Amino acid sequence: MAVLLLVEDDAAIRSSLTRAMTERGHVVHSVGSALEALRAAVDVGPDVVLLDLGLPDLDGARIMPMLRAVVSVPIIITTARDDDDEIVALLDAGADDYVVKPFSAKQLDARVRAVLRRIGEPEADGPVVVGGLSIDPRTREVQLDGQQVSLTPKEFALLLLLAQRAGEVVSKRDILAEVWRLPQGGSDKTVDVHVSWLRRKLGESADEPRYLHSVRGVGVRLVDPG
Amino acid sequence: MAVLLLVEDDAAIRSSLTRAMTERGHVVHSVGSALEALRAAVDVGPDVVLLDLGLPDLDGARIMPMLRAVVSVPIIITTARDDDDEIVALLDAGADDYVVKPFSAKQLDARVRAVLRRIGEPEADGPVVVGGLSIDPRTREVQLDGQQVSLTPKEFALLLLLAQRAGEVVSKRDILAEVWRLPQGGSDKTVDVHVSWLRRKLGESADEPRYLHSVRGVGVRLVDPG
DNA sequence: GCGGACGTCAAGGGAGGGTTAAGGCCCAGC
DNA sequence: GCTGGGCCTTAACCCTCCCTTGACGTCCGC
Repeated sequence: MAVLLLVEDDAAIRSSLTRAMTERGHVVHSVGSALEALRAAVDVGPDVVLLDLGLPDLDGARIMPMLRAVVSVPIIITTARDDDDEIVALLDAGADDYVVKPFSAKQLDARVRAVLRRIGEPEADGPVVVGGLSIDPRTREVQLDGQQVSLTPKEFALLLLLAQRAGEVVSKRDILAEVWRLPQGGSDKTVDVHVSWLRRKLGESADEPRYLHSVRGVGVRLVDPG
Repeated sequence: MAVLLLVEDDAAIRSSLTRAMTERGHVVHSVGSALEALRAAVDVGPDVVLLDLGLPDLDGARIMPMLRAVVSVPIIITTARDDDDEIVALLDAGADDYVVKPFSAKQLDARVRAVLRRIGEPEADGPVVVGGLSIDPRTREVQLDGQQVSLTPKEFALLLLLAQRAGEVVSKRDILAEVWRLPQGGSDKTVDVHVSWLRRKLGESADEPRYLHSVRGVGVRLVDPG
């Protein structure tokens, strides 16, 4: 399904992950050091890099920007430390996702697919338009029927996510994963509240929604009313 | 005169070149391997890289594109082989110049200065105009409604970056990467302070910005008020 | 009717931005 | 070599805004 570059110094983990991912249909190139990783990234041109943080020759946090610079490729961090601050810092520094060891092959595979899906999508940075709603990630402007709407960061991220998947029901689990992105995440309640605020700012009510339709037991769906 | 990164595995050559170049007014960082070179390129931010082709851990030809990708910096190849084809290939691959060993410090210095002079010039870009704001990279002059505004180097670089991406939200991360060029250094706070100073010099306030709009949680946006 | 899910409100705590000032570095001028 | 000024960074403070959480009401489905 995809070409993975696995960077992991522990040979046992490396081989078991290689096998597991291969079984799941990926092509896996595995290396054990940062230097090899850089070389392989250029030579192999992987679709995703799975990067272990505890490398012998160079700290993972250090190598990430280099990797990022050498090839434009999504990076999934694999780490043994479940340290919130560190993870947030890495995501800020440009990591696309992370998994905390020990993790299952299934989970890792899910992350890989999620990342691939995310970058496979338009991502053209152009404004997303749904009905009378226009959301521009570059300028961070939102317009409703030509009228400027001012949103908070979370509201904006939420609306953008829903708009990118317009017509589709997005589960609260997905929403929390994409918008909140924190290890323990928020609760469903938080999502509800933000949806409520969005509705107010979009001039609609939960009873008579124009764009934001709740789907009981599942999640939220942004609908083109036209 | 310039910050040089010397990549050379032979310790004797390394120390003699370091001394010679230092005497000629350069600041020299020297390393003996490709991996160190990548790290130092990011950390030090040299003006020129002097790259030996015969490195122990990674072929010089291999490391060049990586180096190129990590930092935008001219590279001068130093090689013992006087092989035309190889040299042509390297120049094609993006090397800026080369010297064949044995060479004199004087000769190397001349190459360094030539490369610096060459890349120091290009800034052929015309002024960037946004509303009543005009920023000229060539003359480093900034005018606001016809009035000259005097900026410090960082202020100028920041304003230019924002103007080049006028209308677009530029993240603090991007700003630090573009203006500060120090992958690990520099905090968001520093950006805030410079924005504050820019606002003052542009005669606007954070509450009622005319050009410089902060976007909470993301970064800054330079807007054409017209 | 009951439990669970959703909607809304309000409170509080926290994070981020604005601003000022202090300290360090570098260079120019003496 | 010394000194002064310009510039940048960082710390500290304040303030605003935003997010979270708990409470409570409502509606749906069983």
